[in-house]
Order: sequence, then structure tokens, then C-alpha cells
Amino acid sequence: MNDAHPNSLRPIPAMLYHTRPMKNTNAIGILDCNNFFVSCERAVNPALNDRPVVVLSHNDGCVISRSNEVKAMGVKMAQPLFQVRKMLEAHNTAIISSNHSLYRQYAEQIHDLLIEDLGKQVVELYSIDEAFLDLGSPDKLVMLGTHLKKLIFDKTKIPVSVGLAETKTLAKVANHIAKVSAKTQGVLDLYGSRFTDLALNQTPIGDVWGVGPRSAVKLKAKGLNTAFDLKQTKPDAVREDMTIFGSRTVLELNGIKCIPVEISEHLAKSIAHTRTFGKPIRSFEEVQKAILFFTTRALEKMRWNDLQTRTVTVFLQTDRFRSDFYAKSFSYRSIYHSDVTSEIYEWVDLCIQETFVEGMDFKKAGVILSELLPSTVIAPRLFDQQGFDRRHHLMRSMDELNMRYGRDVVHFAALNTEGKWQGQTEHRLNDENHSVERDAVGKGQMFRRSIRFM
DNA sequence: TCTGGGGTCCTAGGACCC
DNA sequence: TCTGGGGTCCTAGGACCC
Repeated sequence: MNDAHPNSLRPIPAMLYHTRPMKNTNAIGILDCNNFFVSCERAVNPALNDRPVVVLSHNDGCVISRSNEVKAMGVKMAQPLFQVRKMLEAHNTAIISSNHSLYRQYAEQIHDLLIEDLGKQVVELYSIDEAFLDLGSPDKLVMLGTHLKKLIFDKTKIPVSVGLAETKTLAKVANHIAKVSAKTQGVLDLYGSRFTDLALNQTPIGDVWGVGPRSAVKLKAKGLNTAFDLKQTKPDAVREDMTIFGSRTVLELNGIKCIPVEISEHLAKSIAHTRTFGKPIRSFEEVQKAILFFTTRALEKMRWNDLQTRTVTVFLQTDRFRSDFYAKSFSYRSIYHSDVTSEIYEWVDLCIQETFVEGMDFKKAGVILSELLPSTVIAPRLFDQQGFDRRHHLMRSMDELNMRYGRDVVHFAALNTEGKWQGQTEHRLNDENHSVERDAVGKGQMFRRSIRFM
């Protein structure tokens, strides 16, 4: 065990050793794709392997995935493109608009490989590019991690890193080190390791999974600067600053499992579609067009997952970088669940009336669908259940036609896909994929076969 | 000039009730 | 001067994640 630890990790003093009260001795792994969106672009276009690469957010506003060369330039996650554009161009960086349907295909392929290799009862899909693994016996973990890394690279050309430990939080730490330390060759096992405390000592407190920028500031003010400092804290002592989550994080750093690996299928609790407008808009009609368009997209996602909603929320915001930033949201809760677009348009319209303010330059808006339930468990309506069934099936037919013949071939009269609220993208490499772009839905759900069509 | 999007969970505090 | 009090439910907003 631990033959893959970096040589730079020196043995720790005996006083740092800790006994770990544990019932569940399973090893936990996290498998994380390196620079995922960039790696996908490189997998389909190997010429990009010789250049620095970034992938941009919607509207080409921010950098959301960076190759290692770009990270070395100091470009941060979600950094606005305009701040670094000159530097990127000076380094001959490939600047690419995002292509989510491509990334989803790779995510599905990797997921399938993991399930085939490890079995369904082992893999938790945590995000589009990460999976937690419930591995059972902590034997030969490095061998297993190395095997998975090779398997996925051979089949997909996507490089991954694997971290292994007693808890999710410690596995995350191991994964972090595996990513940046060449000596680990992408796999680090910290299960029962005498190097764990040293690894924690090298991890800034803000890099701990669950410690965000706000908490990091508060904890540093108390003299806690590393993951090891946090581990040494009493769980209750951090509740004030970090809620109950903080206490769990402390226990997890001590090797005590508090956050289980969740294998069972996860149903989305909410589905959203939100966008920054291409240009600020102030007319009610334009705002309404945009939000009904967003609603249509959100409802498509919802129906693909065979869910119905009861509460819709609309929000409207002005430019968040201005001092006179204004934001308002309004929710409408119906007595019935529904997945019928025309009916939900009416709920959304009520919300728009409540949020819209004359004379404001709105820059961003969104629709959130919540209180979601599977269609199969929805109670019948007291009135007009037949009418609802008819409209429900009409929606299914529309979705199928749109899938087969192209998005919005069939749509409601109120739907308008053109407008200055639409954003611009200039860096598209794979335009043909974008006509069927599908956004990810809740964790676990983005991999459903029902949303896969190219 | 230009600044992403989609999620989850927790909690303080208001509303309401008895 | 005195100006209950405790429980529950709901929600807006904060914080975090990728």
C-alpha cells in the first residue's frame, strides 16, 4: 500500500498520529476527470494537445475549463475572458465555446466503463466529471486506481485522477494531490496512511471539500490555515462559522465517515434554466419572450426525466456589477402538478407580472421548477383529469417530434427563439452539435438514456 | 465595451397558533 | 412598573459544490 505516494512527503512525527474510531471500514475512491471540458475537446481534436486550451461559458463570458498550461499562466476558474484574452492569444491558446452535448457523451461513456468494471453498487455519479466509489476492502487500492485510470484513457483519451481514503473528504484531498504531483502518476492512496497528516498539512484550508471562501476567511481569522489545523479542531467549535456541515467535515478529516456514498438513483429536486442576456432589455414584451423561452427549455428537461412540477420561480436581475444592482424573484405554487407547457406558461406569466419593473435594464433572468414528482405518483385531479391527460400526451408527442426533426419544429405560438436577449458565441468549433445542446439535469440524471440523441 | 449556469442543503427569523 | 411564552411551519437568503 502507499507505494504511489510522492517522495516529497516525509514521514510525520509520532505526535500527529491518530486513532480512528470507525465502524465502516470500506475504502472510498473519487475518480475525477482532469480539465474535463478541455480534455473532451482534445479527445476529438488531438491537434489541441500541442497547444494551451480554454473552454468558455455561455456567451463566451468566462473561462470555465483550462488546460494545465493555462492554469500555469495564472488564469482562474470562471475568470472573465476579457481580462486574460491578450495573454491567452500571446500563448497561441485555443479558445473554444462550450459544447455540452459532447461533454455529456464522454461522461456517459466513462460512467458506463465504471459500471461495467466495478458493478452498479459501487459507483455514485457526483457530477459530470466525477464519481465516488464505494470500494469495500482497502486492499490493492493503488492497483485498482491505476487500472481504472488506464482503462478510461485507453477507451476515451480522457485523463483522470484517483484519490483513495477512508472518507469522501479525505479521498478528495488525495485526489487533489494526485492531480498536481507528478510522482503519484495520478493515483494516491491515503487509506490508513502515515502520510495522511502530512498531506493535510500541505492542503490550504480553503481547498478542503466543503470549506468555501467565506468559511476560509473566518477559519483563518481563528488561526486555522491548513486541513490539518481543521482536523485538530473540535467538531462543535466550527459549527458557529460553518453550520453542521463544518462539524461533519472535521470528523471526515479524522477518518470518520459522515457523508455516505449514495448509490441509488437520484431524482432531481429542481430544474432551472437561467441566462445572461446578450444585451440589456427593458421592455416587458422582450422579458416575457425570454422567460417563456427559458420555461420551454426547462420543461423539456423536466419531461425527459418524466417529472412534473408544482412551483415555478421566476427571477429578474439587472447588471450585478453595478452599484444599483437590483434583483427580484417570485414563486407561484399551483394546487396541481403539471408538465403541460401551456398551463405552466400561465403560472410563469403571473410571476413575470410580479417581478418586472418598468424602466430597469435587465441583464439576467431565469426560471426554476421545483416540488418535482415523477409522473407516475401524481394524484389525479379533482376536475378535468381527462383534459389534463390529453394535454400531457400532446406534450409527449411534441417532445418526440422536436427530438426527431429538430428543436422547436413544433412549438407554442408564445415561443419566440429570436431576440436581443439571445447571447453571442464566436469561438465555436463544433457547430453541428449545438443544435441539439442539452443541459445537464441534477446529479445522476444527466446520464439518462432518454436524453441522449444526436 | 466585456464578468456562467445548474444544483443542494442549512438556518435565522417571521408568521401563526394555542 | 408591567408589557407571556413556547412550539411549528415556512421561506428568503446564504454558502457551498462542480
